[in-house]
Amino acid sequence: MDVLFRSARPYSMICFINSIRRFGMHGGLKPTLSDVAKHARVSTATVSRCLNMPDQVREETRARVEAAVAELGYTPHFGGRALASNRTNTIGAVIPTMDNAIFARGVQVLEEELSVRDITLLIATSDYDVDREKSKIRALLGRGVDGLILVGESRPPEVYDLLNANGVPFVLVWTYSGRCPYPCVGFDNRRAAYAMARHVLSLEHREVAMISGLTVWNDRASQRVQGVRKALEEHGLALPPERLVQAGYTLESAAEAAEDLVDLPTRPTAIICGNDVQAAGALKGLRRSGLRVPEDVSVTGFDDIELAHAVTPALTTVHVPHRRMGVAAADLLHRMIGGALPGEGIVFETKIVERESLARVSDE
Amino acid sequence: MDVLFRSARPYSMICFINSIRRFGMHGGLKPTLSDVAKHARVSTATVSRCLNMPDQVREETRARVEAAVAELGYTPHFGGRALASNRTNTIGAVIPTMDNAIFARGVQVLEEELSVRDITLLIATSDYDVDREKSKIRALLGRGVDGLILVGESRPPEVYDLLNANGVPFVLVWTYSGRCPYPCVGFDNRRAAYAMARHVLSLEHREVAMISGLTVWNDRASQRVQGVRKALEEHGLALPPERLVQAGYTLESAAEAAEDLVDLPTRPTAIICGNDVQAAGALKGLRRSGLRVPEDVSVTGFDDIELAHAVTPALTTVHVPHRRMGVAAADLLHRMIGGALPGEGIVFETKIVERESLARVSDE
DNA sequence: TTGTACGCGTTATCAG
DNA sequence: CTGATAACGCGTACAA
Repeated sequence: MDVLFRSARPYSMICFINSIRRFGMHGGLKPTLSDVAKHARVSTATVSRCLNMPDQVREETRARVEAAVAELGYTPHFGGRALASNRTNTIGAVIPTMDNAIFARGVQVLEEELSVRDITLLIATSDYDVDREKSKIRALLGRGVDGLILVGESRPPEVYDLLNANGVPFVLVWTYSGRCPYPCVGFDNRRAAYAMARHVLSLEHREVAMISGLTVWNDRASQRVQGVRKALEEHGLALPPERLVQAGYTLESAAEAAEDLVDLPTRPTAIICGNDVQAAGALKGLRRSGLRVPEDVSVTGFDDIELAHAVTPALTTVHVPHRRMGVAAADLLHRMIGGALPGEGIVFETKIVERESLARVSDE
Repeated sequence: MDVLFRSARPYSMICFINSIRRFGMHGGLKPTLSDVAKHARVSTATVSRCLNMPDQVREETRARVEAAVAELGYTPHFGGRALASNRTNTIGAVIPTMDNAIFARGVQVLEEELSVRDITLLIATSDYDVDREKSKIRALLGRGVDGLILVGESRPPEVYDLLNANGVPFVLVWTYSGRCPYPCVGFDNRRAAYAMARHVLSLEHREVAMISGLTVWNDRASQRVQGVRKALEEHGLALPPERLVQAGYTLESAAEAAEDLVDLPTRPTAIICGNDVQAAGALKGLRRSGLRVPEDVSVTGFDDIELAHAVTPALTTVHVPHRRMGVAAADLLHRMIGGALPGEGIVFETKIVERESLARVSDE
């Protein structure tokens, strides 16, 4: 254990040491570009070029500079760089939440993908709230991000005005409706939900209900509802208000929603949920109601996060290409920052993954 | 739907508009401090003071400046500010992963707490790997963060040297062993695990096994093992190698670990897990083995994330004060950045929350 | 209380 | 291929 802290010193001593360093040594605390330049006996311009366009510098000179950089332990000063180049090598992402895993995977991929390109990801959360999202976007813009990743396409026009006025490139993820004038990297939520609903119907379910996320300013949630509704209507069925309940993205609120649903005069045989968290919550609620899944009621999820196979029964759900969306979004945005036009965006296919929570309706 | 995109324009047109803006209008794209100064007929110094030390400016002057700021839509340039003040109002956090919810809640709180103080949180992930952690710390330092939040205390000395050489304040969270020379905000992992093990023993379990996280450079994991071992030894029991399996932080690897454990010649009656994700995985593995929880085997978790009550049976686990750790860490670090000495750090208590996965050993 | 003037560390534009 | 030098936007002594 002791070895871990071989370099340990009380904090006050560290401060002291640092202040020594600041004034003693070879002249100052953090080496700057011109320190490196002196050390390598070249101009600051050359050092800068070594860092940013290495191939425009003669091999030998570059070697000398690199040696100096290494010896001095030089790191470029972020502020200076941002000021002079008017770029931060930072892109921002505003996601609804980190509390569940829905966006976590995608963000992780995004971060990896961007860090390869030597750019940093700044993550902010909106808690599924438009106003908070706007203020986070403002904050990110204020920090001079070079680009932005946002979730979904439906937000007040003034937010898009803010974005456009600033002239930062941005891409919208987790959505691709075909109607959006901005570059999207995602999938068609409506179509995916439609497919799931048809699958449910193909298993003879006729009494189907839905637990949806809040649909205000949330195109993913509302399009999923639309998809389900369309499938039902094609079968001559409806999704009446009492069969569609909006719930928060927590286990408990979905659990309560499920309890309400099965208390209805004619109990649904299947509950389609807007996402896996809600489906897991529904499972919980149904258990509390003494109902078995899928024997008494079937449940489906959406997103295919790890939770989907952690619960019992494991969720039949819609698989979403988290990883591929992440890399595609990173790639597109990076190109846009480089000046490329966004083009058409990218659509991915989703697919239904069958596990245990959905079964053919029992014919008792 | 159409209303959403009232401000929609094709991307190429946006670029065009922006370039108009750049050259037309009142002289330039983004207003600067001196634009504001001109507009308010004061000096740049006064504008700067209005922003940073408002009470040193006469009421009336300030009003004029604020009006100008509003009218021009001025936002301070991040780079310029960082360069001149040598502060970024940014703190960095390196956490093991965002893939599960273990750290998500704490980070979210941290972010909220810091954004109140008008400082931005920069999140990076290490994937439970020391080298990656070091490189992330480097990257964060390179971006001039004013402070750092790190998880756990056990890391190679050179990392602490790097930190100290840079002179950035940092605080360690999720840990508080009492032995660490750096400021910690957390709880005693060893003690918490010890308490859980004693609880298990009090329910007559004598054949207990453990699924632990990887303990290399992970003080949380290794201290939890120590705690369990200590409790067992006090009862004259041991935790032999075959009863202690290290698994990754995924459902599947913990599931396999559990399957192995119950295949042992004498089957454990209780499996203590290093965290909730692993406990959920264990549940899965036991189900595959055809064993009932808790009737055949009891399982306990650690951390009390939402997953703990999403699974069936709900996990008996150790509750950790995610939120309070987040605010305390934010507060302490903020004070340290302001120049305060770190003091003693902060310890929180944990407590066992009893749910369904742990039962008295059945006396068949 | 306010203004002047300089410096922060880098990049970029020119000549050479 | 390299070097001088002028921005870049802001904070802050210092002077008024």
